[in-house]
Amino acid sequence: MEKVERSSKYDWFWSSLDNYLEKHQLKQTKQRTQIIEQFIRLDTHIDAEMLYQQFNQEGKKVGLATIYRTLTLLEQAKLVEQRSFADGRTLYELNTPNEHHDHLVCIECKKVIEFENQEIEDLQIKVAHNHGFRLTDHRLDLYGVCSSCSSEIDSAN
Amino acid sequence: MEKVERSSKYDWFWSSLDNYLEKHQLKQTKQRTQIIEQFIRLDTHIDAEMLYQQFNQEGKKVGLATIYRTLTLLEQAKLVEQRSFADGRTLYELNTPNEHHDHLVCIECKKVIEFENQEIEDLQIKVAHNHGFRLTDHRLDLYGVCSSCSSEIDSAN
DNA sequence: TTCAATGCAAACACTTTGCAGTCGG
DNA sequence: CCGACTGCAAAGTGTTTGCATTGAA
Repeated sequence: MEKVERSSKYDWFWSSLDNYLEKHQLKQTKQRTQIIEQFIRLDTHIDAEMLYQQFNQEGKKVGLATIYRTLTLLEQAKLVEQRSFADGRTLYELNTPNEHHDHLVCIECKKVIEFENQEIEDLQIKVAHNHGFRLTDHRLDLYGVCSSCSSEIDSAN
Repeated sequence: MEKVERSSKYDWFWSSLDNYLEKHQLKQTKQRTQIIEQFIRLDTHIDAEMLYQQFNQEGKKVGLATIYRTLTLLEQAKLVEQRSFADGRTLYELNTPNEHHDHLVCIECKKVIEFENQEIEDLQIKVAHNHGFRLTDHRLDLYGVCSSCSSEIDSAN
């Protein structure tokens, strides 16, 4: 296989990948490495089309189908997570293990703050349990106006 | 226009609709009334296809395109709300004013249960406040396996 | 050498749009 | 009557799949 550079910064990620591939008798490929590198480099919520464009710009040829297949694979390997917003396409983000966070989004400046709150998590489990559910996952997004945006709004009046 | 029965139980809904239509110089039609009736009757999260099937079964002919257009209209009128969960299609639900609820989704059978939990809401406000945010809205989806699906899984083993 | 992975194009599922005919106000 | 509404089919999106070829182990 043609050698492709791997960011050592994300060793844990590469070794989980190797692990997953081996366990499932799958193969390392240039494309898979490149897609993951792209994830690490861009470090945001990404969709298949964005990756495709990015590769085009860099003169790398990776088929869209391969991108979709790789994203599915990475999701099954729990290396990325689906985070689809309400507009058609499916976004993915790197999955940071043992570190669940929710999002607090400023509706003015779009700034996103990540937070954790164990009390809320516990209540969620309780609610699910009360309805006979075994909770596997959740998504909590808070929308509001951050302090700097609210002072701007105030001074505008 | 052919007369179509309107559930009086949802008077507030029909009058908001009339209001919206008048304000925007739009027309009342049999199809719009029927779609809303369906919403009221089924009282769940609904997508365009479900409505279409339902009309077919009842021998009513309403085009899919009309359904999509009407859903968009109702959303703009704030009479229904988009609530897409993580699979392809877009679901809508009746928008009950002053009554926020969150969702508990079974990842096996896709069943959706609505719940309210004031403790969680209060904690959300607190979290937002701690980060200097004024909270305006939120979205909380819990994903898990419901009791009937977990017993099926158990008995399959 | 073998079988998984890739690229392409065709197939798909869901949604939107153009248009001619219909119907509400 | 006028302009909005509808149904249909055609066009769009975003995503998946079948198949011949390539390539990792």
